[in-house]
Amino acid sequence: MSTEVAVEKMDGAQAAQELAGLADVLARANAAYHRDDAPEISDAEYDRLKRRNAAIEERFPELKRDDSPSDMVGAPVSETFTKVKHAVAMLSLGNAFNDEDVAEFESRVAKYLGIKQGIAFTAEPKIDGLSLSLRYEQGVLVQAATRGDGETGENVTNNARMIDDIPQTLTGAPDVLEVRGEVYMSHANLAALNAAQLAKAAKPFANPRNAAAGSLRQLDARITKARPLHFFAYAWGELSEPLATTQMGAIERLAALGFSTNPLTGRFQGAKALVTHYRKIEEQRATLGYDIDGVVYKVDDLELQRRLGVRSTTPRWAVAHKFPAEIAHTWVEGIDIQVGRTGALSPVARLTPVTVGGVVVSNATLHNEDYIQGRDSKGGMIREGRDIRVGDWVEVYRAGDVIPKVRDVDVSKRKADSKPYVFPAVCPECGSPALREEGDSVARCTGGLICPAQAVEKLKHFVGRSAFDIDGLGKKQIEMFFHDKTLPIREPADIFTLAQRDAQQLTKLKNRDGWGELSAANLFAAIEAKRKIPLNRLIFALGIRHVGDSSGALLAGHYGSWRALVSTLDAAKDHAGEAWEDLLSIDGVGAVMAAALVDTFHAPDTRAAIDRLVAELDVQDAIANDTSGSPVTGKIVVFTGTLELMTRAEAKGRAETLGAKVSGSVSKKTDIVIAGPGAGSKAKKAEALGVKILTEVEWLALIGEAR
DNA sequence: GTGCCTCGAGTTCA
DNA sequence: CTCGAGGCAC
Repeated sequence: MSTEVAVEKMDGAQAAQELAGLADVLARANAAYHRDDAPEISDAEYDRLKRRNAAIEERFPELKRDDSPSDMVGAPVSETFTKVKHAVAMLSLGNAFNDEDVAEFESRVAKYLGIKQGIAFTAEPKIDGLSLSLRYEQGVLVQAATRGDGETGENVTNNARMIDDIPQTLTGAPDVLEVRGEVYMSHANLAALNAAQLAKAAKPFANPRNAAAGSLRQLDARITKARPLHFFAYAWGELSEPLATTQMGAIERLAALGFSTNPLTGRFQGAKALVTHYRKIEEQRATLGYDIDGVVYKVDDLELQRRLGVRSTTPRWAVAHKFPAEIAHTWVEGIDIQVGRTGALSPVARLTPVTVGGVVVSNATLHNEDYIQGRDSKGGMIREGRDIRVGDWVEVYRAGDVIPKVRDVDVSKRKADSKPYVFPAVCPECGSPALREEGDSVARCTGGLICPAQAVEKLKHFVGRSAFDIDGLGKKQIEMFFHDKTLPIREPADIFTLAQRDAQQLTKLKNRDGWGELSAANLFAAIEAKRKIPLNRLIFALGIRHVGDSSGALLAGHYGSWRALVSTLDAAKDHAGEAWEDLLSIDGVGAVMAAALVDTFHAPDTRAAIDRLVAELDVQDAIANDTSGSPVTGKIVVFTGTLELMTRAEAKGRAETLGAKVSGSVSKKTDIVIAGPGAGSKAKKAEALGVKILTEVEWLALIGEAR
């Protein structure tokens, strides 16, 4: 952010100069946004610059340029897409990489359901595009949303209306119908689009998926219209009535309603038949005319799908059998060591840039010492027994088509004087010894906060999105302030004394290069706004090993206040006693996490830094759930057998929010046992002890969730 | 003791 | 996204 002169105080020369600069910046940002689908600046910044441009033009109308950003067509108009929360989450799929994984998938399903082999599955090509959820109410398309993170996506309704394959109205559809599928661009259409791009001297799209994503996420729907996109329907979200009783039946119903469905979708018995179909699709891959990256298998019977249920992000009843990843070959130019927040030393290969699957890759993680030496604990996707050296010619691929990895080394191209890479015994950043503990897969710097790399990474974590999330204080600024001589941020507490310290300086932040009155004031205000911090965020922000986002929430929920948490950790000093047991009693907290917490609070330097920080803050207690009205408050309940209407995690979560304590074993303290089919010894024991036993349905009725 | 499942930590590129 | 590993159910 440059030092900005208030518009009212500008002279003509300044105005003309700034207008030129703005025209340039905004034009480039616009091009990046539209052509590459890769914004260079944030939308907020874009809007701000555009408003400033307009303000200057208003005061100096005669200076308005011919290429004024105000007149740009198709510029992202204020705001981005609105967010849409999916009524039913859009899940991702588990992966299978070989025939064996597919066989395992089948036996997992069979075992879970308690039935023999011979389950029917559907198989269909996995289109390489982007997922879209279309909501129809009374047969009318009312909303289209991208997948986003699965929970919340972006509203792209206007753009989706431009796609011919997507019907605007349906006849004979359920009142509420969410159709899910994939938007993609055919090879032919991509070629035509790229020819047009080149004619305009614009950058061509690297692959159909980028082109489809870029075309759909246009704020100007007219651009989407000009880009020929297609849509295959293959799934659904919220429904007011079932589409069919089988996956295949549902697909046929969607086709009957007017959606395109993939012609290579079929129904098969057992893993062997699935793999045969996979090979058939693989043979046709090059001639399909659109990109696919595998084949998706789904349990055909929808009743079985429901029984199998979902894990946190993937269903148990489906899997994606991926085609082998695209590979490329390149040189290892060097191996660098990065030091993470927990002190972990991770080696990174610096590669001669090479294109893998449409993306230029120049770095690849090497994980740890074992990986470099050709020892991989799991085997899996890695060559055996071949070490990686600087100067080696290697095979790289992108795991999950995203993360670059080194898979193999061509030893024959190795020079005679090549030497094995020696993993450092000391931290390259601070010189402290690097130790690898028994059973740990990585070596860690022992320098703690003495190590500048660890200190700065911890600070970056502290201001991260799930932690303090301070506007205008990101990784770059942290890096800058960490090394700053006059106004340093060396530990979290320093952030909250920044404004005060700045006021005492002769050269204030606002007078520095790259800063202005406004930007400095904004930063201080953003920091001030986060003094008030929810307990769970504070716990997470401390960056204690093994304590992440969800554990932070867990601890906050259990202890309620900072004071209660600290007194427990203080009392649990010896890893024993009542306080220690209390920590372990929390579901999800084990000895490892408890020890990490207690030890962090008893390390004198760390504790002092934490106390300095908390003295600056206004910590918000966790809001305890009001469970007084719940019929099961304080009751100890046990779930046993197969739950058919909800997952175990869901059942547990619901019970806990209603104030019940979920236990794993039945004792005379148990109040209720909820027994599903297949319940064995626990139900018997409950009976013997005279504990109340409910079916799943009765339980749901009790907590007022009858379905 | 084994086998899920979830979480934490580290990672790339646009 | 992937891996390892902690935590828990069986």
